Amino acid sequence: MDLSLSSVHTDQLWKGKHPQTWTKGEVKQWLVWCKVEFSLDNVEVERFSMNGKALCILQRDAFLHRAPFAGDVLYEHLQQLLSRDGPMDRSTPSKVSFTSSSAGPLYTHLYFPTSRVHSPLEEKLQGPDGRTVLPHLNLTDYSNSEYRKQMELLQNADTALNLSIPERANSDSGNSSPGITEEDLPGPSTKHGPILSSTPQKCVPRTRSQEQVIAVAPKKRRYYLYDRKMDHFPRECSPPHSYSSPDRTCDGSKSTSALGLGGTGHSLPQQRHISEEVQSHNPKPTLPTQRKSDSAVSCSTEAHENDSEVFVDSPVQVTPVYHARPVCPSLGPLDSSGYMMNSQRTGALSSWGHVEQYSGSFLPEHYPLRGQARVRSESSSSENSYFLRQVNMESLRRSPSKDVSGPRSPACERIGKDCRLLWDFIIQLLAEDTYKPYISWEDKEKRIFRIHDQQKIAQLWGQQKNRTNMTYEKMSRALRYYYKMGIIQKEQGQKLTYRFLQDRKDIANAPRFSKFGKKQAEKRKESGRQDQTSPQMVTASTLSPSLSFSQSPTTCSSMVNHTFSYCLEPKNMSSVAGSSSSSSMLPSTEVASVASDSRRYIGTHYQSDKGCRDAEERRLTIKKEPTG
DNA sequence: CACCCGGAAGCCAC
DNA sequence: AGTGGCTTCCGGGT
Repeated sequence: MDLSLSSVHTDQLWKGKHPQTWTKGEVKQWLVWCKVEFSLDNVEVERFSMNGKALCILQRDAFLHRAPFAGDVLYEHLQQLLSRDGPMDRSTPSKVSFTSSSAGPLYTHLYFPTSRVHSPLEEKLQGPDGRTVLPHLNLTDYSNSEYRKQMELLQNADTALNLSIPERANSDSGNSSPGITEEDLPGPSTKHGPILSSTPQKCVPRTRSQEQVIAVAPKKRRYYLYDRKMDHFPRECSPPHSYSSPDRTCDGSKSTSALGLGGTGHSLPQQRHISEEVQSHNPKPTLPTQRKSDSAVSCSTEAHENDSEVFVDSPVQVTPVYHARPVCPSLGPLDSSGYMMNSQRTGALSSWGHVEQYSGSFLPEHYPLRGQARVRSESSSSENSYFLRQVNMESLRRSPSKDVSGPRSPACERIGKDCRLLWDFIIQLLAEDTYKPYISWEDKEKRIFRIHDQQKIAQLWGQQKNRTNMTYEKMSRALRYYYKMGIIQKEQGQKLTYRFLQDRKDIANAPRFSKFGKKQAEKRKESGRQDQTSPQMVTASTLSPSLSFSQSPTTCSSMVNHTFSYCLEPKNMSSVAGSSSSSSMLPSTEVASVASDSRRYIGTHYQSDKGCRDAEERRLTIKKEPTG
């Protein structure tokens, strides 16, 4: 019996034909067959809605894109079929969409610096000179008319923008990609790839023969950068269901659909740039709901539709590629290794992109690019809360058990770990020799530390919190809030010098920071209200810098001899109350005297303090108690 | 000019 | 919805 004949049922017509001649339906049949044959679960057949010719053009990446967990198998099988059937008119592969000289193929490229390319797949993509040449994402079955239509739109857009249409790349097969090299990336690009700079990059589309690039500066705390290579408009690019679209940001909060690039259909200005520089030159009207002063580049929906700070130079389509970068690493020369190591493994896989069109021909779609790496926030987890980690799905697929986020430098690991609070962050920086050039102990005994490079520290903090526009000024504001909380105080007269008023344990045990402390505080609140009879109110910030009430009695022998002990009893904070450690044990006279030294605090601390809604609660009360 | 201060309002995660 | 911990400005001081 002729198996080949018997197998050619209506649902297996593809078997007798060269893949390039498959119809759309036969492609579908092949996919279904593969699903069954290879037990592939995650193949969405509709995502391969194309004919055989288009299918054969797809590269492995495109397969992986469409079927993240099965793309390899499909691709390999197709290659087998192709090699079995031999080449079929390979010389004219552009029948589908590449023949029009007036409308050359458009490719989407992911750019990643060579140093970041490490996956086996990507290594294959390195050119002989070491430059990374990543293939186009996919090419779908454009009908010529539609393709021309899109090209016209593109050309119009480019004309309007004075941008050149990407020239047809290479006509030999139509699917070879123009090499994108590191130099093509705008903005500061290091050997580790484009890095976030504290100053958003100016993002002006460049005129290039083969691609244009738009870098999008940080928008709020979501996306740092994306590049655009307006080479290609893959039409079929909806995301695999297993991945969320960039519509949701790394931490799950919503962003403007595709970073404000579309979705609403509102027309965009011809050119929008997102750099602060541009912003400053073209100040936008402040919306009533808009924080008047947020210069941060914002991309969340709630951050004002009209204020979408994703800037698109084309009213037609864009194909941005997001480069989410890890937060903690790339702290500078000292710890850039963390980023590098991280990126090395995520490399090209750690991006996504999407296709948008404002004029309505295309529905806004998002598709994670090859690897579908997405930025995810681990904020829900206690660890690495503020680290964005990129998931290398390629690696996941190959070795699911591996931590594909890649190793981080020890410093980053430690500092990133459960380090969401500024004081903790600072303590951890201080604990790292790595950061000594930036911040170090001035007097460790007294817990006096000095910031040597405030910009760097602010940058680190910004990275930690994923706030791209962090400055020392802002960070210091946060530090100043600690004054009231009795965590930190300024060393008077010494620039950039602060002092921790409590040790880490005490701070951490503070009711506001620990569950235990909170419970304790609640207990006290319930049981001890009546004890608060006219306590001598002294704010922590009235304490002189010269006073050391930072140590708990258990560790501070110098305090033992005091005639009186004082129980810091904040309603809301701290160590003292929580642990009954009475961190501050100061005679009231001393308190009073030093209070008078605190020029500003006395004058300001008791004023209305409307800004801090709980300032009153944060006041530290020192209650005089006789020692027994 | 650099650093510092605290008010005010808002954001965001929990 | 409330809260904590900022972040982002700001006007002002040293």
